[in-house]
Amino acid sequence: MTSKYQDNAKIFKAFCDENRLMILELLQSGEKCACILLENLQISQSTLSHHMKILCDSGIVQGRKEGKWTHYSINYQGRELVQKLLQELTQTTITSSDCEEQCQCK
Amino acid sequence: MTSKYQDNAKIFKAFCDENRLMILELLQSGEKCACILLENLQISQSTLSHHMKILCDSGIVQGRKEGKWTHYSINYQGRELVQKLLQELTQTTITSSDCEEQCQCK
DNA sequence: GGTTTATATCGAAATTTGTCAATATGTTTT
DNA sequence: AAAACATATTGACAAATTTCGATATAAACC
Repeated sequence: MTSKYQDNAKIFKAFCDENRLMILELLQSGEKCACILLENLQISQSTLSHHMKILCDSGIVQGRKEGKWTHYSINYQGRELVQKLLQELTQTTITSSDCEEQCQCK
Repeated sequence: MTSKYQDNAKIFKAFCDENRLMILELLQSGEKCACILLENLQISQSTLSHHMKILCDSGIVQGRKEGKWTHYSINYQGRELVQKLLQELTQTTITSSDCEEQCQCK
């Protein structure tokens, strides 16, 4: 059993690690296989695999298996979903005229 | 010394905890003081204070001191900045015609 | 079939994060 | 000035995350 809060928090964890942000930056120039990513990062192969799992699980990145290689790329649908989610999380539902009566303290 | 990756990761950490997402949801209906937030969450006062610090440090939330109260609200400028950052992190710089020559593996 | 190559999974250590109780700080009230 | 109240900070502990080496899986090559 997970709450929507836990589910959403999990999605944003994709962006909470500096190595994962470096990976995203590398993927900006197009699809890359894990071996190329590994060459450009100072982490072990098992650590990279761990980060790729988190990025894929969040929907931001997709993996494409081709023989023994896995090619990773930014998932446009995932990108749209996270952008929408971020907007929802930070939106305000009150109108400007309600703003004056905001203090709820006694 | 912090890298841009660390700085950006830190911003997104604001969204990586379920209690912070609940706090954001509460702030969607307008500015709230800490005591009101505390009433609506199952956490201690010191834990709330900790989360508010993270939310404010990330720029997503702003605090307004008024006497002994602190009123928190979603920061529109911070919201815009994070949305922009998210777009940058997940954008692709290649053109569609480049897509065919993507595999760098031997 | 055995070896090499690419990636995933496991288990353990190190680091970071979330949590609370206790205490500190600063403001209002009496 | 003392008491009450709102919030922040500190220190300690628990839980989650990152990391690595070792091992597993699975495809390609000889």
